[in-house]
Amino acid sequence: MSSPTHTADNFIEEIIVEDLANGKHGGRIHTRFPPEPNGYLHIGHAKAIVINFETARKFGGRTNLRMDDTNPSTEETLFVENIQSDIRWLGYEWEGETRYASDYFEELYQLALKLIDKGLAYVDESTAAEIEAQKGDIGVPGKNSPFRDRSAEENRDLFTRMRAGEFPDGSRVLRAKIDMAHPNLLLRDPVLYRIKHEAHHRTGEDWCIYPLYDFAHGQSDSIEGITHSLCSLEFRHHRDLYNWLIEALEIFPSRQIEFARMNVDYFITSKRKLKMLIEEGLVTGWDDPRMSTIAGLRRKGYPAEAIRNFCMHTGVTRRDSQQTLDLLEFNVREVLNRDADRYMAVLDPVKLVITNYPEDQTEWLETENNPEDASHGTRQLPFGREIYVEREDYRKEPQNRKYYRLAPDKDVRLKSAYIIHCDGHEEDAEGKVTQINCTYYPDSRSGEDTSGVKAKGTLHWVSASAAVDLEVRMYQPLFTDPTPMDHEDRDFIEFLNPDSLTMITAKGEPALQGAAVGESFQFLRQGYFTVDPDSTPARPVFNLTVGLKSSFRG
RNA sequence: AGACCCAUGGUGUAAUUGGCAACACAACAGAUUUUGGUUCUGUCGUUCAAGGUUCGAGUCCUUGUGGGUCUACCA
Repeated sequence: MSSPTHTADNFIEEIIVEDLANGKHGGRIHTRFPPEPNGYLHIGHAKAIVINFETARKFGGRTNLRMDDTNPSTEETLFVENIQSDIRWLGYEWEGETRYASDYFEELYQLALKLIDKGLAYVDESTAAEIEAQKGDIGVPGKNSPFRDRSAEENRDLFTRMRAGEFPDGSRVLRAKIDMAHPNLLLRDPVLYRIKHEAHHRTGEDWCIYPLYDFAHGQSDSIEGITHSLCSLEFRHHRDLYNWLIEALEIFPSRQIEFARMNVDYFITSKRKLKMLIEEGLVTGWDDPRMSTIAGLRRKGYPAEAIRNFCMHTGVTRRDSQQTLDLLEFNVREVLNRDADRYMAVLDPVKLVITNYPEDQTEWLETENNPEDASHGTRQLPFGREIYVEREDYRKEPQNRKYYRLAPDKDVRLKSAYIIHCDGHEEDAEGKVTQINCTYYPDSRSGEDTSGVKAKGTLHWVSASAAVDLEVRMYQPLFTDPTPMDHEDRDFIEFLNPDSLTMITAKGEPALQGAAVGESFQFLRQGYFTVDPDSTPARPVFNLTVGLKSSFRG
């Protein structure tokens, strides 16, 4: 193993490169991803996951997965399982077993005792309201609690009895003894432990006191020997407390580094708001393809690789960022263009009859599965006298000379089949086209075209007799505003997009019927689609992942 | 009100740590194309402002301006 000199791609890596150069922690790099198991992971978590795992990987380090489960009221094992599978789906495997902050409850308790013995923590009998009042205000110093100067012995006794369950919820807390006039409000004697007579999803009834974030997170980092504890910017103020506790407790000095969390246009990532969307029935669940959750994006057909690339391409900074959907979709198309096989499906079908083609004849035509990759091979397509084409591909009268789709007297190529000449259409009383009539050039067959006819346009089509019905769910962003949360005067719910989901029945080529759940395809000239879990062989269901780019005007 | 953080093209990130501002996305134009997709080529910028240090500042200093975070027994 050589020790390559890595170049730093962002400010976190700069710190690491410097630490490595200084031989800090013997060159060991250890990060962690610490979700609270009270909801599903979303695109913002994906960013944090990618940063933690990729940073460690780059420097030959490791990454732990730790459930930050210090609040028994909100956490569930169900979420733990989903978090694990989402991370694995994204393509990452953590070091060893999944860790839990709750595994350290006894150790944390001992650390609290140590703090008490050092005279740096005290049991406070003030009410929550009183503690809030003592806190002071921004720019206004707080006041000491009347219980602040108890002896270490008394505090130890009280804290031990808190643990033993002698006191009711809310009657007492353990507080760090720091400085009630500190400019950082978090250091004004923060609460470290609270009493909660509640069962925990892992420790059951073992505990009735639970540590708060500030007395669990950093300590868990130290216990696990985390060298670089990467978190989002809103924890900046907690770093002062994080470091104060490291010094007071004399524990392994993990270093907290904050980066800006990522926002993406048209997505919201507030767990509470996401939960509300589900409870109100505005989406179908955590994995609704319109959700910002990993589960939702997966169901929508976003490849893990695309999400990873997106997270890496957007960089790591200390500056609030609002990413465009364009960039996310670019990354999705980039992967799918390379990997997805091309199939034909007509989303808004209209019948087209090739009047000079023999009735009852079916011809099998060869077509390539993926023009980007010949190794994907070819398949056979049934072709016949009656086919479906896209209603949008026909114009009664073309509006400009750059139009090269179907219109009376126009020639177009049917993908992998023949060139046809359009003779006209039939319509109903309202003027709606009910059938398009064409003739074909028998010597223009794809691959052996000797017709000499030039057709500028190429259309996708499906044999009418062989077509299968597909339920296709067309998605648009859930909101009509890119930042629905950023309106002080309006609730984000007002920006819900009424057209975020449209169900249509499309006509697909028969091979689509056997597609497996999760498999992605390009529906030629339309976009990328993936098979939804609701799909059955009798009723295939596809989700629109993302449309193809198009420079077509008109 | 105090403390802390941030400021580069329409968007997001770079700039060998003071040395002629780069990459990607988007947009626009053109070439190729049996997907109006893909691919390829081209076009679009003096770094929030004002001072200062310096031969030289996006980078350092000062003062502003604008934005963000913080007063849960949540994480």
